[in-house]
Amino acid sequence: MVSRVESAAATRRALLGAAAELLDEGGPEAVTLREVGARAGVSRGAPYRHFADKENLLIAVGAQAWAGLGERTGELRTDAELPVAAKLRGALLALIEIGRTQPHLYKVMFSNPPGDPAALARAAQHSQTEFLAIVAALVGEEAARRYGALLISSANGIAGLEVSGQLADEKWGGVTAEDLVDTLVDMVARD
Amino acid sequence: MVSRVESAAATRRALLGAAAELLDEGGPEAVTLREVGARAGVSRGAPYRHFADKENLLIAVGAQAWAGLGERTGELRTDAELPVAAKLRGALLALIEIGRTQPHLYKVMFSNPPGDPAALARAAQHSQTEFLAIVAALVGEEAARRYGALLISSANGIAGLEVSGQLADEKWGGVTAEDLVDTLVDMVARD
DNA sequence: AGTTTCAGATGACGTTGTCACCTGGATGAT
DNA sequence: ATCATCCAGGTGACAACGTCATCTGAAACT
Repeated sequence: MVSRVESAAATRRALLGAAAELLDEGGPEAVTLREVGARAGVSRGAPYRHFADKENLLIAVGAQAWAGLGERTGELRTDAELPVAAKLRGALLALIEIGRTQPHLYKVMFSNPPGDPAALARAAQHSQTEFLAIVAALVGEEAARRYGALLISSANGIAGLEVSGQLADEKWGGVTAEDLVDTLVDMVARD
Repeated sequence: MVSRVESAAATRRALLGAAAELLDEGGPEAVTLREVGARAGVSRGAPYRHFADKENLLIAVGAQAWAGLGERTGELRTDAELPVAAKLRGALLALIEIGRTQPHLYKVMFSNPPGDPAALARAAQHSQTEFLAIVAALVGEEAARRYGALLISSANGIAGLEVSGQLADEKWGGVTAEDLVDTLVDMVARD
């Protein structure tokens, strides 16, 4: 019934889930391999059968999040009912939503771990390609090449400011992340 | 010759410098209180006379960086020789430059430590007020309120993408941080 | 001169990441 | 069916780390 590879894969999933949970609750510091093992119902050394070390475990969590975001962005792109500008808005807000609801996960997604600095950039590949396709559908291939990086950067920055709580400052006059995204979409769509 | 408060202040500076150095070399993980003490010529427990814990030591390093950036931004703002658009460009690039040359420090500047999540937002206050003044000089008070947060966010995002090495991807067509800043300044100045 | 204050040193403790080694059951070959 | 192999998992151990309690000595104050 439960072959060896199946149970191993299940453990791996449980470890990933436990790590994601702990990351959410208390940040990377709270992700101890002992507690990850405990929550997955295995011992403290077991994670090493599935991940090289703690760093790679967190990378896997981040990669999983990027995969999910890529899927969501792809759904937006292929949604026939949605105006293109709304797709762009939705894609930007999807990223920001992660920053808002899961700040620790968000930071992991944009971290560059010492052992493999480009690991998460690779995991982000698919998601960002989908995003670029949406931008291209709105402003054309040419302009997309100019604005794509800027849009991703800006969305990243908006989320980053919100994650670090700096958007709430009255200095900005009570502006919300949604406002900034709308301004951004307008600026680009106007071209 | 050396009063007690003087030598204490000197030790504090030495600790801060050592911490900044270690942060630069190997990220927050590499900043061990033992090594900080050693490089400052004191023992492993001495830092606790000047900082409540490791978290507060890193906060102090980040706050110092924000203060430096605030000073640079203020110099730009009051430079009579410089066109306003160039001031804005310079201010944005100053932030990005930190991300490029000192990625670990950059991340600390935008982190929100569990113990005092708003600590670095407070430290950023002065720098961002100076920045906002430059934006206001370019597009007026009214528009500055609309674009200020967006510009900071975007600069932050550009730096963030570069820090995580994601800007180098050929997907973006070899765009540089400077290109993105120029596009941004043009978009805003056009209004 | 005596008292207080405080930077710094040191010993100790619990926690953590990690490794070496061991175990037992599933898998595959004969 | 028997046996050797593989490998997920468990356990003991170790070094490094953050942190605290305690001690020391010299400067500062009365």
